[in-house]
Amino acid sequence: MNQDILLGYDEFILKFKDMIKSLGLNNSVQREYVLKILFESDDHLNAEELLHQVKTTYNVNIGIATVYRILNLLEDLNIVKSISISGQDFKVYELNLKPHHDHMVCIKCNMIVEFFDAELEKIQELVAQEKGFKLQSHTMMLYGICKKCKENEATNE
Amino acid sequence: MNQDILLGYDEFILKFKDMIKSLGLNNSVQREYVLKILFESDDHLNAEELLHQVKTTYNVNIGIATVYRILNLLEDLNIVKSISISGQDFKVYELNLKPHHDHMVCIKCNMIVEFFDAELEKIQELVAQEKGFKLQSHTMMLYGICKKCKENEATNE
DNA sequence: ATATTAATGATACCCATTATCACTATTAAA
DNA sequence: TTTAATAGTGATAATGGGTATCATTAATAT
Repeated sequence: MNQDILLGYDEFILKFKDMIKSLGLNNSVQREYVLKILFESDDHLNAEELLHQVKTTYNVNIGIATVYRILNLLEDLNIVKSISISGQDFKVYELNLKPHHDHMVCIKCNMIVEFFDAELEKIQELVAQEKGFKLQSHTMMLYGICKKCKENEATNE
Repeated sequence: MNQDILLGYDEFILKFKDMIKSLGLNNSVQREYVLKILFESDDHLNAEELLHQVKTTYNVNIGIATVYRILNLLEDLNIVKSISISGQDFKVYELNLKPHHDHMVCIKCNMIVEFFDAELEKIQELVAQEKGFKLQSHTMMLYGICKKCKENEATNE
């Protein structure tokens, strides 16, 4: 369960329905359950994992094309963020509810850790200014070996 | 032409041939000309562009599979770096001769600017330590609008 | 020169994602 | 509530960057 989020799922989905309606779109059970899985998961899930979880957890009929359609819609609406991990040829997704953060990935076990550093953000802005750019976004991924995998390496030698 | 590089192409290719030989591999004209295009270009090229340039500039017979094979080999040997740009589903490549740097991309014209900031690197190391990671690499991409595109935007309104 | 084997070109294949299209579900209005 | 309009879906074909395969060619050591 997602502890960092103050909003409950019910409020969250009501807000989503309002937004959908105000855009002149229709809601659907598929959209609702994709959001529910994302809301209740702490992991970063890819499209196939989402498909599987919606099917098995909520017994909803859904196809992979719909999952991608929903994820693209949610990303356009700024409700979801996608993350590309070097060496993996698929994206993973997370709800865009938490404050901005970047990601660090263990190259052994693929565990993802989120982090934020204000100084880092400030410097990015300065670098952009220096080069005459109006900064709009960034992707920052740190790759390394996590504590657990370091320990495993040590004991296996 | 690549002004930042002290090494001339001839010395560079000799070093490459030595390395190839010491690994028990054979050299080939295809490898030599892929390297030559990369060496003489300031741009970040993708596989198709490299294929095209080798064919037209040096009249060398070469297939796309070979370009990918060569790029993967060069990346394994740390001679080439690949860069993934958000929203583009192909990689671009650059020779790994210059000191480490990151990339800023204009979301209008796709121009790539290289930058380096020592503070940024230091903070990454600190963040990794803090989370118990042994940092191994990172990707950092800044996205924004470059000076020229900002000006064009202004005049078109 | 020649044997060995690395490298290549053509192309089939892979796989994540997108496009298509007939069908279903949702909404607003009658 | 029906019904009309159309948004959304599921199945699946298509797309496209990149990889695997395999017969052929080229590079090296002897």
